[in-house]
Amino acid sequence: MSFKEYKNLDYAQVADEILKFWQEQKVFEQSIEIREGQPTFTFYEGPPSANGTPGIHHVMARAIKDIFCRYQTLKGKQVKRKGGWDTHGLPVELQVEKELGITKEDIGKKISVEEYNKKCRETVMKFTDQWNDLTQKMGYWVDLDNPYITYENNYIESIWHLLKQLYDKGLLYKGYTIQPYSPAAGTGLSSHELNQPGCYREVKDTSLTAQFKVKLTGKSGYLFDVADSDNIYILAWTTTPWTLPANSALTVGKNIDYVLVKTYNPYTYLPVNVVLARDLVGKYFNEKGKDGDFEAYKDGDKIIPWSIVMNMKGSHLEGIEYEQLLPYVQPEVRAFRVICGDFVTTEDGTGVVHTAPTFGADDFRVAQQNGIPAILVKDETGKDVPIVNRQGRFVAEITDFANEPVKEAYLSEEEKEIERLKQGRDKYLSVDERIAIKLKTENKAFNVQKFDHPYPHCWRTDKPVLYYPLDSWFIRTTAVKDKLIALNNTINWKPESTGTGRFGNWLENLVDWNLSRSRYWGTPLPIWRSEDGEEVCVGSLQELENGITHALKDEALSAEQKAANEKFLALLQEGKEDLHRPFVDEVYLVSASGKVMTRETDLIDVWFDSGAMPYAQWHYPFENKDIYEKAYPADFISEGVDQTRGWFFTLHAISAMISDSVAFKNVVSTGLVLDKNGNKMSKRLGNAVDPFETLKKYGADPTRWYMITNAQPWDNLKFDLAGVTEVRNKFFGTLTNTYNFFALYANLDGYQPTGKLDKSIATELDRWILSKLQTLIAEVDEAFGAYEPTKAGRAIQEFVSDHLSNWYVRLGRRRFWKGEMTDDKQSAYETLAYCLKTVAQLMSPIAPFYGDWLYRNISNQDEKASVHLTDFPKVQNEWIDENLETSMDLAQRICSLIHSLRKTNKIKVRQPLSKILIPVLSEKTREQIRSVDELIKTEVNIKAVEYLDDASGVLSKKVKPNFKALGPKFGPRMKEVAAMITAMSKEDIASLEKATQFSQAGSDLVITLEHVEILTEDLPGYLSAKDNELTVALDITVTEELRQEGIAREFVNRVQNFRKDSGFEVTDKISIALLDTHPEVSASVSQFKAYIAQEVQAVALDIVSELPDSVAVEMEDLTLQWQILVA
RNA sequence: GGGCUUGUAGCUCAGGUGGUUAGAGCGCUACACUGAUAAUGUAGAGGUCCGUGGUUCGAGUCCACGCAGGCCCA
Repeated sequence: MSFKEYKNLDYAQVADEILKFWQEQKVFEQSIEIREGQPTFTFYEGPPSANGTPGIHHVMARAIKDIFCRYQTLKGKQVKRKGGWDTHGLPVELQVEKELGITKEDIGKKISVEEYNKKCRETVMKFTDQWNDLTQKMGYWVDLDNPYITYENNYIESIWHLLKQLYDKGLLYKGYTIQPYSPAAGTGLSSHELNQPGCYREVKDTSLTAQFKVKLTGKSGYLFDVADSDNIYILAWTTTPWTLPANSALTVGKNIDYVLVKTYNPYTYLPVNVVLARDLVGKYFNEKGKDGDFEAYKDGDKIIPWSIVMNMKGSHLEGIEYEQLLPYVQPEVRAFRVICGDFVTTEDGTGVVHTAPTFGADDFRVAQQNGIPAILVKDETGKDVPIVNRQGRFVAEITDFANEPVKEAYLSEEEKEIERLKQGRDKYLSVDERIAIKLKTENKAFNVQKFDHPYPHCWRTDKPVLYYPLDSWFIRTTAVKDKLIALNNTINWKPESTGTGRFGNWLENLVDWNLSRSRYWGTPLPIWRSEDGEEVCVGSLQELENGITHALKDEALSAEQKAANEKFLALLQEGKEDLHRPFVDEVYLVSASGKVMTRETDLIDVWFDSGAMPYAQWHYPFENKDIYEKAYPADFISEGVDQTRGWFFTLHAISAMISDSVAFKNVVSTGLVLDKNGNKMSKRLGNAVDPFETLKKYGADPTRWYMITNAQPWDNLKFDLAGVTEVRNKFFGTLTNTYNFFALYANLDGYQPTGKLDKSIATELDRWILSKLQTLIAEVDEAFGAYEPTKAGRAIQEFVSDHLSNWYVRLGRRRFWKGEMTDDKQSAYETLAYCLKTVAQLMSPIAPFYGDWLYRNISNQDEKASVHLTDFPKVQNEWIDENLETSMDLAQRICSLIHSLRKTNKIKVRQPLSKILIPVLSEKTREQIRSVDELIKTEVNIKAVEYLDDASGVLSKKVKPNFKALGPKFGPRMKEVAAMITAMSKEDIASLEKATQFSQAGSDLVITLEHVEILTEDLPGYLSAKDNELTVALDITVTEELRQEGIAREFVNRVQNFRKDSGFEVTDKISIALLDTHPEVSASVSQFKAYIAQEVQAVALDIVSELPDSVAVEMEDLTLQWQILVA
């Protein structure tokens, strides 16, 4: 067998070929089969939604997942990876609505729920082909043949089972809260949804400080006394004036200091007395008007006089009643009074919170606690509803603004124009603006201004959300908070801070999980309820069937209901039922007391779908109990850090509540992939990198390698294609060259590596690189094991380019091309082949195609067909030789110094020099250098290395303080000690070396050898260079003999160039005829004839006096004439 | 506003437990080398280690307060 040689390797093509090989040989399947019976390593795939196209960041995210699964496979574990698809949820619905050109309102009218859901089912898998394609092309191994799909009945049934368990544990309940609600999308929004990036946006709203007129009662009498006036107002600030008609209370802080201020209203110029927090007086009143002349005030004066007439605590205001600000709707119970709440601050506003129980979560809570009613109206069915309907418009009772949207953003430009015409103004004025105008004229507004603040927007419709009262089902996660925290402490988070900080803090501030979604395409909540609150939670299809059968026997059902039940039952028994809406809504159950129960129409949060995957992916507990048990919990998961409160949380929460366990033991949260300038990639901005193009142009391996080695997975990655090119050229190019070099000579020699290393024939260089390789194996193993792929990749990269290619191969080149097969040559082949194969294994988790390609090129038929079926290399301690590594490090540094000296003296490396001198202060150092001095001599073209020690008498020494050692002993006297050491004379140093300690006469400071570093100074009379403790001196005398040899080397160089330029094969023998034109050259060529002939593979080398067909060639400043022919 | 995170050369990034002279690769400049050549070597230019205080004999590293970017949450 010969080794394939490659020119201009195309890494995308390598990937294509290897992919084909994997598919033909079913390598992925084999990699799992061969580990049958071995310990499992469980990985959970966070399901992507296939209704969008994959981006370059998915390559990153999936490379991380792939790396550790491949690594664990190499380590002997069985790693099954079931793929999955997230199929439910609002994004799918909105996409369908966009495609069909409908809104939520049209569902059930223009299109039936059945048709709509059918469309969702199709749409959600629209881009699966693209996803599958990307998966293959990037080399991500995951089982796509049997993925879990969240809309399938089996999946839903498992979810129902989980919900039933929660229900039975009392963790599932129906509540009523103020929630973010998107009138545009027609749905409540979960905290997950509201916290999508970009949802909070700076908007300019009309902010209004309203004057609430205080009624004279026993509680408020003191204010009227002090002010000696009837015009007492409480100031309250709001950024949502449209909620003022729903005001039913004012909330103050019990311990906050308030003041009563006498002044004039800036709009009506009427005298008023207003209450606000003392800390905020400065925001409303100009210092210049303080205690000003009230008598002199004229309407419209810029400086309005004011003065504080009284101080009081918030608790003194409690119970004070006021007149309703906008009396459109009267409450049934007494309202409009001051209450106390703990959420009030004096950060902005007036320190008094306008409280509208229907439109604020805090408002709702505090109003309930204080028995304050909400402002409600009756709808057509007689049910109490808020004064704003679900479309975000005022109800008819708000006469001035009936049917107008409370937010301007809900109107299209056309609608706005129509409204403008109705208003008869130049410009459309929003509800907020007109309320402000109305209040100003009615002496009910104290301050109106535009206010910039962040306000939440619906993440899909881009419209502002409202806080709105909605029925909801909740999971009582707060009840298991302690357990969630305790379990989290056992999880290995990468990076740690995400677990302790971001996730940990989230758990500390946990609220109940709002499970309800009022939509159509999702997992239906399996709860049936009668009008008087009897309910049942269905935990399986069997229970549903039993329920239906039971109901059919009962008289409570109408004929239609029975017919619907029978229809569903028939399908159920055939296994053809659909558990989605509208079908499941057509099931009617009967309660214990004989009442009809209908399904609660809510769907559940899609995050529950994905968090349920440890169970539902296996249709647990209805099937696959054994598989589930083996695959729970996960050893490893990885997703973007933005999933912290998404999938990471839902997995964790469900697992803790159901199984009292963590769902995952190790988790890598990955950062964002940004463009090369650090901006977010977006299709809209056109800075998104197309993953398919990138993989095609650069290949999967360089792309993956770049992503992994450029930044830690959890740091954001600035993705720059130039970086991929660099990785491709620098790392993959070098490695391929190294392989090609091996292949070239191994083929010439017909050498087949045995795969066995033999210490008895290994040279220093071989033992050195093998020692380095062992260190690398240990390092890479540890890094992968610790979920640190970046460290692993960087270590491999350094080994390949710095050690293997740039030192081992460069210094060892001649061993491969010189002469016959010898032990030395054999050792060189074995060593290089071994290194390449090991590198192929180590790199294969990150670069799976190339790793396999390299492995397959260098391994023989007896071995495993794919690198992914091999076992991870084991560290062979007997090959580790730290002493040798130190020696080689010295050799490398010495060579650098000599190169540097040659350079400054303009002496080419081709010119041999007689010797270098190296001062050594210890026998150990001398030995370390001596063991590699042959290499040094060859590398820098020097005849001899001489060592200078103390005995030579020419060394002059210098001493340097070692601060790290001095610190603990001398601390504050450091400067003194350092000065003393720097001032030490030659004799002092000798004395210190002899006695191992030293102190200056008259000083109490005693230092020892450990406290200093002793270095050698430059050698007098030589050219020398230094690198830390290392000094090298070069003898630059060029003797006549050295000069001759230099010429011979120059000559060899020109012949080699000529061979190459003429396109001769490496194996071609040549004959050379040189015209005798320059006596010096001729003499040199004659003298070194044997050497030259060997180097250039010449069978004849003659100096002739006549040469008719000669060619001219430049050598230094001479022109030679020669003829070179293939012999 | 809160939590987490990042800030080191033109760019991308390293810099255990504090040690006085802060590194690598790319890019740039110059010179060399050339049977591995989309390479390679040497030298050079390029740094207020985000800022300000503090702790310390000594701070890129520790502490406090800021500034700027990112993510998440209000």
